Amino acid sequence: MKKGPVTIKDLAAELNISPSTVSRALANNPLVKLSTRREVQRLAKEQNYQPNFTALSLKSSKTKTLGIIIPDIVHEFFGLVIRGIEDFAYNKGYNVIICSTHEMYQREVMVTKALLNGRVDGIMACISKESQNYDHFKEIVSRNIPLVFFDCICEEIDSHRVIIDDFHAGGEVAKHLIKTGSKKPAFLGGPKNLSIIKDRLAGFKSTFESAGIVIPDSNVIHCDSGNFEDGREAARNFKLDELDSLFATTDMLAIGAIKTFKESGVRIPDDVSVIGFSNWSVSEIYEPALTTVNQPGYEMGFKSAELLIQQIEGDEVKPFETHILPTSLEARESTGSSDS
Amino acid sequence: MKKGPVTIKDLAAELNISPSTVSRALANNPLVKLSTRREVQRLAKEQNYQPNFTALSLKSSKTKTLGIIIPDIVHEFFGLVIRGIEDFAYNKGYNVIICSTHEMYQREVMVTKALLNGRVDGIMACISKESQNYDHFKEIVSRNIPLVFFDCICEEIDSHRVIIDDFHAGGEVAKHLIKTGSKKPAFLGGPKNLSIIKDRLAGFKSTFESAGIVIPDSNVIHCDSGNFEDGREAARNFKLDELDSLFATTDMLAIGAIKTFKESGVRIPDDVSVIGFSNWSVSEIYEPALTTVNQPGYEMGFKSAELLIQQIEGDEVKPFETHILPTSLEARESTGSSDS
DNA sequence: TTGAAAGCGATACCAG
DNA sequence: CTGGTATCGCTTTCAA
Repeated sequence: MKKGPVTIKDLAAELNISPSTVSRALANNPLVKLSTRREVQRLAKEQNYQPNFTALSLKSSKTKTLGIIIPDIVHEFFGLVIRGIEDFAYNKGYNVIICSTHEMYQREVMVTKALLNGRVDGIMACISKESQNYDHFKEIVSRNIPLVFFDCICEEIDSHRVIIDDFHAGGEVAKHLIKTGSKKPAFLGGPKNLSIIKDRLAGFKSTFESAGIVIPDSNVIHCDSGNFEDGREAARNFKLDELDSLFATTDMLAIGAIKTFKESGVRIPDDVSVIGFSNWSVSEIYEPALTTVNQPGYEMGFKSAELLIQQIEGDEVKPFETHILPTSLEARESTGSSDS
Repeated sequence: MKKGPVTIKDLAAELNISPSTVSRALANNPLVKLSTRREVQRLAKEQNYQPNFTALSLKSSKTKTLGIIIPDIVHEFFGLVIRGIEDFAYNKGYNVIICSTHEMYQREVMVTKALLNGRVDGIMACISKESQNYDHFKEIVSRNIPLVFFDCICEEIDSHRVIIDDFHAGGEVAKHLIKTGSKKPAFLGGPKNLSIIKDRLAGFKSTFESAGIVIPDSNVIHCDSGNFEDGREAARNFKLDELDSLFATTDMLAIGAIKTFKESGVRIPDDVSVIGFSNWSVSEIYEPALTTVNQPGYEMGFKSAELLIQQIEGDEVKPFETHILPTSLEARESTGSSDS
């Protein structure tokens, strides 16, 4: 009695033929006599033979596995990204290893190193808030492992990129607020150094400026994170008579700010209009329903996986591509425009 | 010039010694002369040598990878479970492959089969709503691949299990409602066939019965899923004068129901007290803040990973263990008891 | 203290 | 049509 899973050798021994023939028969190679083929296939099914994945990988130097480096799994947007990646990858026969960085640089370096030992055929990454040094990502490139950045990309590294146009999205937010009559806009954002935040702010400001409205620095506040509590705290620092609208760079920041505003007797949207970002499900459920920018997480993941697998499997070297996905504004009650 | 990553052979050739010695030197084996060891290690670092993961796996028949079969990634509870699993697994040097079933039986079977080829050392699974047949899971067991179920377990299969006591949790909910004066309780749950739903209902009913209150069937409604829209729809089927409290088996169902109630002029908690389940972050943010049952997702994942890795690495066979994690009721505004 | 060789499971080339 | 053999990268006896 042999232990462990049944191998090609086992089948060969059972049928008194060579492993080579078994291998060919399983591949349905027409060189093998039909009767032998059938016999082998029958036995394989009967014995529940499964080709050993590791052996195949070693032979082919392909693991059919992709790595995802992502700040946080418990995050609706990233969850959607992963779902998009999975859907595309699965279809192409790839598995996916997810590595969360918890927005920590140290952890990002660790997981990146851990993925560098040939366990994956390619990597998709969204850099963490904390990261300022990108040597670990450069090492991925120098090892010729295909790499695609999505959402928070690394400017210094030449690679495929899948992003949204944050500058443009910020501008769309501004346009909507201008349309609904805002004269004293304010901005509440995540970390100052993040390019996605900088771009949203820049687009927001510049569109207001085109309309003759300059946003004073006192109406621009940044916080470390982008969660509810941060929004609640930070909103206390606005002078309530100096703003009539607020653009927050996450839905949770927006809702936190609304909470604070409500506590001070400010009515939403009558006194202050509020717009969030990402269109999390909570924004639809919250009261007032939150106007927000729809950020296509699923599509972002799907496209990233497509570009990555194309780069892995492609013969010729294609030039790197920056794929910009469209965003759209979801007008709801918090800007008094649920009907527009 | 050689292509591809540097191997032990490359190092050996470079130093004019044998691959065996290099291998030993890298393992810091004291049999190797110290100077050689140092020399090898220096060169390895210089050339950025990384042991080939696949080769190691093939040799050791260990992939140091765990599989997770989970209904949905974009789900706060499951996100927390995964985070718990990752944290424990990472510490023990394991990676994690996540397979989402999207609550579909077909997909569950697919991903399970895909994990059966020796790609993972063990599997953790939460069965999907749809599954009634468990042959695919039985195959995991019959192949001697360690398997741990969490949250939604399979009764038919003997294995480690990590769950909460749903019956008890349902009872605690009832106790809280009794304390706050409910005489006409109602129940809104996910699919009838799910044991976690059945148990919550049973505990809920039985505790009310002990208090002399029998819940009429007309006050028990099940829906297919557990999301906001379902809650909103289903709540329309309650007769508003026949209930003064509602226990919903997810926070989203609860909030959907509250929405419907509000639209009919029902005041929460004055006319109807509402309790959800899971303690998602939205329950704290929503107005009124939702009373709910805290479901320890992180701990569940952490413990599952611990049991699984213990089973993988353990020499002696340990008896299977059912680990029951404690839940706790978070009293908030929706039962008029944010202070208790 | 080091090297040669076998073997993990599967594939593919070269003979026959 | 089928079998033997080398190979993927690494570890680990066994010999020297």
